[in-house]
Amino acid sequence: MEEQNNQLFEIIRCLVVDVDVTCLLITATFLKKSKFEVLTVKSAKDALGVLRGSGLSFDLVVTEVHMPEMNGFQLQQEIAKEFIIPVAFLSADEKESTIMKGLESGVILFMGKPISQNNINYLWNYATVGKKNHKGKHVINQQNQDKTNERLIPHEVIHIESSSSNSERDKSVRKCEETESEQSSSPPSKKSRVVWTDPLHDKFVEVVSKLGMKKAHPRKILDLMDTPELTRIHVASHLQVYYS
DNA sequence: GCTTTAATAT
DNA sequence: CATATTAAAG
Repeated sequence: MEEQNNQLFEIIRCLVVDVDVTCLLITATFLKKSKFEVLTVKSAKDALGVLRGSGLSFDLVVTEVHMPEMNGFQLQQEIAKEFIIPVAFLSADEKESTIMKGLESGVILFMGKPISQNNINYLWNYATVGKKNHKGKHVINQQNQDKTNERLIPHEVIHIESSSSNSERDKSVRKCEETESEQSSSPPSKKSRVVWTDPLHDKFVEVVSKLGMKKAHPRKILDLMDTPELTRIHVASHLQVYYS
């Protein structure tokens, strides 16, 4: 008896996060057709709630980037801190800046809406691999649909052209990709500087204006922002640059 | 001391 | 240029 059936009994459970119910439905439907088990939530907060309290283990999170309260970036950050679950972005805007930010924060894939078969394949592969890494088996279910992924994410170095009159040497900017987990790979080397992304800056502005320019001091701003990655120094630095 | 902030450095 | 770091005040 040969086991022609290479279909594993793995259930790839996927959590889809989006404020737009229509998008949720479309995405969920698509994923379900591709044999994902899908659960949908309409906010990052709900997503975290499900991850933490549902008792279910998820193999993948697909989230929209732009969301009220907590956006995709923040959600990804939170997830990375507590779980080892790959996060993919699914967003209407495919601005390079957005994509870059996502990749830098460890997002596995950036997809444009609507979700497509290409993306599905990638997701499936990623989730499957991620799941099997606990076992020793090397069985990857490949539903090969070889389309050249034009939108595949480059692991390229971010190079910003600086047109200085000074002749600079080659700067080899190595970008270290780190999968945030409890792995004792390189915790001490967290030498990254804070990037004031648009969502982050928005929150900053929001808090500052809520406090009023009079009382908008770094300490209070920091507290109200409730963003663990930030320190008072960061806020202070940003504050004095943003408000002259 | 701890926080803010101007100035300076990367 | 955007952030970080320093150091002087408050």
